[in-house]
Amino acid sequence: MYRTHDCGELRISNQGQKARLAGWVQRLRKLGGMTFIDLRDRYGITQLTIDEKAPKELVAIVETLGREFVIQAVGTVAERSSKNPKLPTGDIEILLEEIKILNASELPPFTIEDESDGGDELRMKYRYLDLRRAPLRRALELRHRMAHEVRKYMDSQRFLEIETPYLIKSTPEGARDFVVPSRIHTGEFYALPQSPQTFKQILMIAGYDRYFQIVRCFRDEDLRADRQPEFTQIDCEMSFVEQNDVLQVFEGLAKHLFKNILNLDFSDDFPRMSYSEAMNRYGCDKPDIRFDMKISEITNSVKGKGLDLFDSAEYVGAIVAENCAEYTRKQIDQLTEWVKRPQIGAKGLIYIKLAGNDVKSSIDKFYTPDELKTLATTVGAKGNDLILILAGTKKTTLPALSALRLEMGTRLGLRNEQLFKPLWIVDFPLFEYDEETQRYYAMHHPFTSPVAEDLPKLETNPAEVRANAYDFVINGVEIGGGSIRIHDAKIQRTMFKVLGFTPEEAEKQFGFIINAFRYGAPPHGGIAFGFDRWCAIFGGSDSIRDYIAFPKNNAGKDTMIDSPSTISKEQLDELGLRVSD
RNA sequence: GGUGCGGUAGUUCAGCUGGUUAGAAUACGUGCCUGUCACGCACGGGGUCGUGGGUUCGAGUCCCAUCCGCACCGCCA
Repeated sequence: MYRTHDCGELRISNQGQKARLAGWVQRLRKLGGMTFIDLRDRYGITQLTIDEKAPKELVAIVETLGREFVIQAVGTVAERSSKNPKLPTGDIEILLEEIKILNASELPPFTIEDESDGGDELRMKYRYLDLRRAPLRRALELRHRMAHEVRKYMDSQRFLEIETPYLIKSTPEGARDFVVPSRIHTGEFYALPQSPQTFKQILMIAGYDRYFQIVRCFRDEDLRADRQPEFTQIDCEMSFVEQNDVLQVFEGLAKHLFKNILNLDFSDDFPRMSYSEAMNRYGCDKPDIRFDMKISEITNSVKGKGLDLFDSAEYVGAIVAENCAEYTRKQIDQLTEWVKRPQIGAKGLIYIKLAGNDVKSSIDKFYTPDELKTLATTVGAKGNDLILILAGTKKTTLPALSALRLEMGTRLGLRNEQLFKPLWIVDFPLFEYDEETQRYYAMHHPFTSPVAEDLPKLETNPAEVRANAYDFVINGVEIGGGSIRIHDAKIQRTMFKVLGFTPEEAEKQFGFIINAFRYGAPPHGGIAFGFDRWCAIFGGSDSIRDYIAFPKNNAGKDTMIDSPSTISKEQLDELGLRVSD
């Protein structure tokens, strides 16, 4: 037997017991005649103690120890004469009687501490060492508990977890596919699923009326801090439901997780906001509603005073930063530079400071103090506020205002990590028009059903058709999204037509599901959640990488195993592939 | 595909307007130390300044190219 206890469990109540522990040497503290060893495993740290009265052989072995050696230790649990309140095991120590080096270790390239001295690059290359650190361990523990609670809740709601294949068929819509060459069928390819979308709908047709799966999905697009090429979804589908049924069930899931992971109670229903309200008042489809600072459109109130910036603008919008009237010229200049960065792309920033009766502005040559005060009041400013105004096209200015709003929220400390504000976004448009290719694209996916009352406009005015689609947002992060699907073959055909597919193309790409729809498809709908993101936001992090055991770096590489990599000529030949230069 | 920032000791970083022998902290090694827990003290080893080219009497520092990393834009139904 390697161990009788783990490194996190011994307490003062175990005093006098003999214990056998195994783990890694976290740290050695040699004080002349006395040596302390911090022994670490997944469960904690226990101090081993040896003094000069110990047998020579024992002292000799301790002399050879180094950081991250794997050892086994036997000794008696004793009360410490100086306790460490920072450790759960801090009241006791093990008086070493036997020690055995199970494996030596080379000196690690960075320190295995909560605050490691290693940079990102190095920690990725030596991921197995990074994963020994408590913050990473806690992240993976959180992920495990999340997955466990998801399965508990879904099971309680009579959902079946059913696996769907990873080697499937490439489809043209949406993200780029990862592709896998077929050896048996030279020149043909599987694609890895971007989501199990079509399979879960086919499961509905097969009568499995409540399906879910915690499933890996793949998208061959560029990475971000919150985007990996392979990521995990909680994928769900239900039959005989309308939008409200789906929202109810999965609001239940969210509340279950809030309660059982974070011990937070949400008695009220989550708010629901229409897509158009989100866009008009927050400038984006995933607003952070932990703070107010809504956007006000002031296009019509500012025109006609000779300020060309406003007169020529399609859209003028403002936000109010409360109690910021004392912002200095320097701070405002800094904000101006911030909005002018290419990522935001605003041409400039107009401000109005309202401090009591005093009003100051970068546009006071064009507007009287009274006009400015009226304007300030219209957008909701009170006594001591700073109004920030951007102007331009609606398409660029709203997102810029959204970014500015979030930046101000961050600067003013209004985005508390401990506070969680869940939100449903509903009534998305069904289509998005792409200027470049001059055609409509499904905003969600081509199986999303239109809102019934908008059906007549499907062919005549696609841009105005709303979808039976919904997103789930927490603190400005898109956590999930879904829709009620089309189960009527006629509407599905019209949908493909509007999307520019000929019946032949639709048949080739989606024939299998169109066929399935002919054999009694029930009304159905579902949702999918980004599991990695949900874990990250519950863990209080912006980056999902710490919540994935083996993530890829910014360029989609795994530097630990050095992938992607070339393959041998034999492998290429077998697959009938040739790499061009 | 694009923009910005970065690459100097094992590690994290400093290094001014180009100028003698490139520093700090930490890690590591040695010695001293019996209650430490970020132990302490002293001493020590440790560098192709990412790579290639250029400018210059002289380049870690300036210029060009290139590779790598991070963040973002595009992209992500």
